[in-house]
Amino acid sequence: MDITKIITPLNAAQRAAVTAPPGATLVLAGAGSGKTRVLVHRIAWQIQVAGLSPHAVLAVTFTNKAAKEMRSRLEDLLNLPAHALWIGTFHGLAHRLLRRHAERSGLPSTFQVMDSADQLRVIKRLLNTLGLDEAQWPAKQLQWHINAQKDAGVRARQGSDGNDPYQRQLLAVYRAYENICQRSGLVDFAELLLRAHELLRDHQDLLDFYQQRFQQVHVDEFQDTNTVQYAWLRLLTEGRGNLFVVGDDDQSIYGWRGAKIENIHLFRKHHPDHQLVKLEQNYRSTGTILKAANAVIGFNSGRIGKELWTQTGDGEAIALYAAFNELDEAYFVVERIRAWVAAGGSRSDIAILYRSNAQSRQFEEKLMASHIPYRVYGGLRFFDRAEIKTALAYLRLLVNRTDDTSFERVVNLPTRGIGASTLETVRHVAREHQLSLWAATETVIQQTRVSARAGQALKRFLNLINQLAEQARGLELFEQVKLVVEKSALLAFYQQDKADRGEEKAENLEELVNAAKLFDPYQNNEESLSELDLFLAYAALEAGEMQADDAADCVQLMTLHSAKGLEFKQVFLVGMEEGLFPSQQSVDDAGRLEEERRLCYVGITRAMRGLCLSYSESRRLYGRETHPRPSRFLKEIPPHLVQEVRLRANTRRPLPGFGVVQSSGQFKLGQRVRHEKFGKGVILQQEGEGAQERVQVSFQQVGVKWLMLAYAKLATDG
DNA sequence: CTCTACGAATTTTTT
DNA sequence: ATTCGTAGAG
Repeated sequence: MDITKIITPLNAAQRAAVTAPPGATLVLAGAGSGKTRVLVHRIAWQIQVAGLSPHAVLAVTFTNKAAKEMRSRLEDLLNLPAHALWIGTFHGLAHRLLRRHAERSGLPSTFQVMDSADQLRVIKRLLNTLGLDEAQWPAKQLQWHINAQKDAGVRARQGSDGNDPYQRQLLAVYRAYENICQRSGLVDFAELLLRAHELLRDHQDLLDFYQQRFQQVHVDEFQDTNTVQYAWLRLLTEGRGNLFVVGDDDQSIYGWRGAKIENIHLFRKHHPDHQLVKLEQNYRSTGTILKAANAVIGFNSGRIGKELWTQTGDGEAIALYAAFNELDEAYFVVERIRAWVAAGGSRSDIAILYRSNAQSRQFEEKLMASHIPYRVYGGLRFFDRAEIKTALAYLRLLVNRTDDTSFERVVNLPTRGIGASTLETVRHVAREHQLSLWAATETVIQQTRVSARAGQALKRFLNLINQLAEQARGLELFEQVKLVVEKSALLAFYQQDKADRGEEKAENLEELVNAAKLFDPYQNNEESLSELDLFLAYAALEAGEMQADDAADCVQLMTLHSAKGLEFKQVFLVGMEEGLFPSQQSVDDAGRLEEERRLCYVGITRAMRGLCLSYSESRRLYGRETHPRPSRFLKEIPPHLVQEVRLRANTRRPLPGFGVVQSSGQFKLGQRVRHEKFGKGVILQQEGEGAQERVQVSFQQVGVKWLMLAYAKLATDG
């Protein structure tokens, strides 16, 4: 019983959390306050001091990365392998439950997990089948709607049409989508969660079993849970409140995808006796950075309330740079990076954070030109690449012939003379007789409903899949993958394809074989499943884990969202402009604006020592020149914490008439104005000179208008 | 079936 | 600007 090892490294608040009594506990963990440490030490405490069996521990995270880190830190601390513990993501654990109890959850044992791209394809195909116009019923929107319903725990049969034709149609699509998935044995991400919830809800014996088994349930990033996830947690801990949750209401940035910050408040309501522990001592950032973060987040309402502090000193001031345009901004950032590296700093300590991915390019170009290695996060993941998905579709078809999505994907790739009209016949037969595309193809061949030539092609395809399945039997996983990649002629197809980076794609296919070789099914211990099943689930659920070449010393580029949970010595928070950050779509809605502000808080608190903010007075966006105002968040930082940076006057002056519009002096961009007829407004754009000078004004009452300055009686306001 | 052309959209992202 | 998807021609 090595209690000291568990307790000694903790501060008082952390210790209170780790040693809290077994009931419901809410740990409000500020950024950089040792959240993961508390979680890990809590579990270790339960096992080594409270005598809990490792078997009885459940720990749930959102990302595979977090799950992995928790497991490995736990192994370090306990000094033993942590197989026995159920540590995983919501989706991973749900998947595990559904596999174990496939029949009882109403799924075929061969069911496959779809990622969101697969899901979108299913919906698009469905729209075709239903004869709905894609322009009027955008597949993306329907996908969003269906997922939102599922995240909220609503099934199609529970939905109400409200006697509204639009709602009725949505409902019909949702219902049809459920049918298709059920028939094809396909499960999307939201479905994993919803079904896992229903499984426990509807089977008392299973619920009893798992309630009995999981004596302590731990949840990371609780503020990000959605309705179904919380409902599932409540089921598991019903009546006992053996739920230890860690979260931060100020870092809730996923409301737009169903996360319910309210779950924190519900938790407190549902568990009146809960322990509340606030972790406010920060071990990451300087005092200055924390003061800025506290000030900004203080503008939000309805917070539980928390103030970060540190024992470390104030450190250097926050730098602020006003760029002329986005190129100048990138130039400035790269100069600072160069100086940092020249002073002996390492590149991997630097992050450039932005609101949207589109902003990365300018920085990439300047970094490239300066020969500074960098890495952009959030690009296309390995398992998301088209050629990889195609190869996986072949594999899924081997496992499950009713997988229509995979069927559609590979039936004519590489091209084997199965054209659109042939496929239409197959789809028609499938619809008519409620068959899978595979079964429908067999029927079509039998009844010779297509030309002899097409029939032959179809027959060849069915034979190919059957033969592959036959030959794959008994082979090692990587040999199976290799077999499929080669015999499907996919590899040769891409090797021949000179035009579309075919060579690269062929290499990726070989890389897939390699990934299969390295795949360790033991890590995903689920005895009853074949290695191939596990590999396919891994590809769908853990696609992110492939890109782990962080060995090189690179500057890190990523969105604010992907920066959550990370820290860097030097952070550049760029594009601090109204309309960009906060994003245009959020400014009209108080709730969404607060989420943007939390995002800003997340960004600021990523910085350990240095924080540099920048905005641009002019920016090319969607091919148009815009003149945004500085972000409101900049004004929310106390000025005495900020040091505005000015480059030497002669270095980066823009040429007259180039980039920056000359101002008449009286009206600047962003200037608040008043018009006697239109009321109050803000200047958005300006062009022309002298008598021709006109300005674009956004009026509160009447919207955006162009006005000739010579005629319009505009007065400055405020 | 493949290639070109035109039009529309365009935060954030994990699973 | 750029990307992406569809429609129409070759």
